[in-house]
Amino acid sequence: MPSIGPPNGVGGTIDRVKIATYNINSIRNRLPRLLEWLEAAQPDAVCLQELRIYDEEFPKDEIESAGYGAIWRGQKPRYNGVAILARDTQPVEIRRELPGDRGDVQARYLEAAVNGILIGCLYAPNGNPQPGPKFDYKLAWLARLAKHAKSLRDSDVPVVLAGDYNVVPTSADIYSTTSYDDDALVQPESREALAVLIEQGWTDAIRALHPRETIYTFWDYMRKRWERNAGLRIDHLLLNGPLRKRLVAAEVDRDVRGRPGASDHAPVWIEIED
DNA sequence: ATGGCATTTAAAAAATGA
Repeated sequence: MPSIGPPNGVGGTIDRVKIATYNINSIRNRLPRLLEWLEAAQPDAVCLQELRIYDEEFPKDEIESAGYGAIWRGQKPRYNGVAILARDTQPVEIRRELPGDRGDVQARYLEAAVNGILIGCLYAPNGNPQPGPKFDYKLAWLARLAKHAKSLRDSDVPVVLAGDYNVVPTSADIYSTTSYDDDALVQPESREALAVLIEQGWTDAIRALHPRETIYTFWDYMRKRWERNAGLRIDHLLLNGPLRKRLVAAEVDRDVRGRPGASDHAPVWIEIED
């Protein structure tokens, strides 16, 4: 089994692989920040969401110069958009859309193999306002994801489904507030849709290694929610059994959210060992 | 119930996001 990333030095060091997910909220505005973070964090694979570009606008050359191969899917107009980056290699694309709705033109799913790991990169619909057609679309999309996930779970290959699920799993995953009571992100139907997925046999990587810690991945730009640490945990990495066995770390790069001109999300990552 | 903020679209105010 080949390892990805740089050599590990001498003397029986175990290969570690780092996989991250990051809702970047416009790759055009955020490219310098992204490149800084790639350089500092050195992830082996990255799932990006909310590129907010046309297909032909992806900054392929800059990403390549940073040492990453990439596949991506943009959209016209510039909403949504997802990409998978892989250090020192080219992701092998498996699919560009979530099965189950041929009429769905939104760029919200990409799937690729990177050095023996199957990576699903997803950007679930926000679903606001609820109730309404956008919330219906969100629930239908998550149901399609669950159906597809079931087929992936049953493979012997290590699989990670990483991205912005736009679901706060429990009340422990949001600051103390009533502001989000009517929000699609915390509704019982949204939480149930995520729970269905987990119950299939997927592991929420952050919660597996930090069962009781307060951990957020998103802080709204408004009302000084970053400064107040009024956050939500909505970006998740779900692991199937073969990958769960190899999980050794799961963290949020919180500092990235505090930088000037940052996305409202922070990167989330896992490390796995052979 | 509204607005607070960032971004895109499009040329002022509206849509989208979470």
